[in-house]
Amino acid sequence: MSRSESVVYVVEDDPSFRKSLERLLRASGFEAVTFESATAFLAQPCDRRPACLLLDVMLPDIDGLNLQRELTARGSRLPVVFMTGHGSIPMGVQAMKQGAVDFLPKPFEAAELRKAILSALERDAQNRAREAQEERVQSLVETLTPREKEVLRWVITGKLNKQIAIALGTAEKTVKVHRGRVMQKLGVLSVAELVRLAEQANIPPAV
Amino acid sequence: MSRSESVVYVVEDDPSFRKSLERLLRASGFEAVTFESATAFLAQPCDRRPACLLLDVMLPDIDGLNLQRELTARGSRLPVVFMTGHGSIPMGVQAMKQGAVDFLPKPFEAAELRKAILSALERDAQNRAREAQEERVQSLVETLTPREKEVLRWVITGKLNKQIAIALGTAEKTVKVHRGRVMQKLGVLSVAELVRLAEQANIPPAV
DNA sequence: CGGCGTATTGGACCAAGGTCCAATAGACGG
DNA sequence: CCGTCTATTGGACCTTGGTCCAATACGCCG
Repeated sequence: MSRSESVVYVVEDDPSFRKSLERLLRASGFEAVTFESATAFLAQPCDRRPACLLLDVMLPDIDGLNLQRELTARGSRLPVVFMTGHGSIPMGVQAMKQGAVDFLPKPFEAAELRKAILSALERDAQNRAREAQEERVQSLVETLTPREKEVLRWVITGKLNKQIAIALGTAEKTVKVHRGRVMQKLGVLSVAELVRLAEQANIPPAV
Repeated sequence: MSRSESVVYVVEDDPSFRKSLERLLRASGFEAVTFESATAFLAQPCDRRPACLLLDVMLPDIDGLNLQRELTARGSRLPVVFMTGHGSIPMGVQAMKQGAVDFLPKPFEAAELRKAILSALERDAQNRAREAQEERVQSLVETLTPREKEVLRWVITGKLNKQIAIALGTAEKTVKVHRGRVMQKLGVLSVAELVRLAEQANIPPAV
């Protein structure tokens, strides 16, 4: 669906195969950006468009599976489709265990590749939607003062203002004010909404 | 950890290999129950002990991958470890896509098998823990009358009693009573807890 | 030093949540 | 037809939640 705005990063050391991949992808309507090595790809600043990674397992510098691990370690959720000329079953299985979208032994059909890429882009779109929502909430929460965040955590735990006041060593009155400000800043009208919102931002309940 | 109470179901048509698997598993401390065909396994009533399935891909009646799909379709979450003598990369990848824990080409090391089985049992334990919790909550919710469930859905949506009363075409007073009974029956003291509980039972917010 | 933001609290006051006691009405099984 | 369960409501009453106006105290920045 979002083919027109999506990028497919390709990391493949064989120049001729890389070229043909690029042609194939473009013919399928994808935008392709190619790299000849893992380090070249890693040097690339990650942009914010929907994307996925088409990755050769056998690379001159870093092994494809290790590159995937490295990306994961760096916090990237970029979906990966592997290709390989000399793969094995354990290698494919390992790739899938690490979260790959697909693992294609060469040679593969253009249709297979297209399907895998679409699936990867679809996964990326979902990841991005989820992360965008998380960040929206996170940035809202960041507008809270430390004290307000503290009150928030107790409120979503289900404590009464009175109990929160005791826990914070302050007056119930004060808690009410903070609580009111939290609701206002986060734009919710009920504790129920507050709880859902907090869950999206991974805010744990207090004690 | 729970080796002593766990069962490993084995579906393998080759009698000699089945025997040796059985010996190997028992030697590793697992309880093994073997079957020579997929249908034989499916005829087996599923019991409630922690378990996993060690499955040969090539079977006389039903293909291993299809058996896995069949199990999924039946709502079973039994983790599967595949074995195969004549597998391919796409086959292994497909198995993993379907949720297999591992996919072992024969011959494999005893240690590999043990690792895969442990991992599968671990996954099963987590599944069971989650499902048990879900069922606990579900059975609690089932003690609610239809009207009370309705009120519950509105409450976890964050509506005021007044609004709920209008939505249900009844008096605010009535809503209060139902709401109180819901809290009491579900054993929670706050709306926040109620929201969390409802989420565990997959109760969607109203409208 | 003089604002500015944060945390804190008081008083008044209203709205919403929650409980106890009591009672009516319809449905359903025995 | 009776008893039980469910849904419904009234009234009285208390607790919580939430807001408005106002005020104090502390630390930081220019």
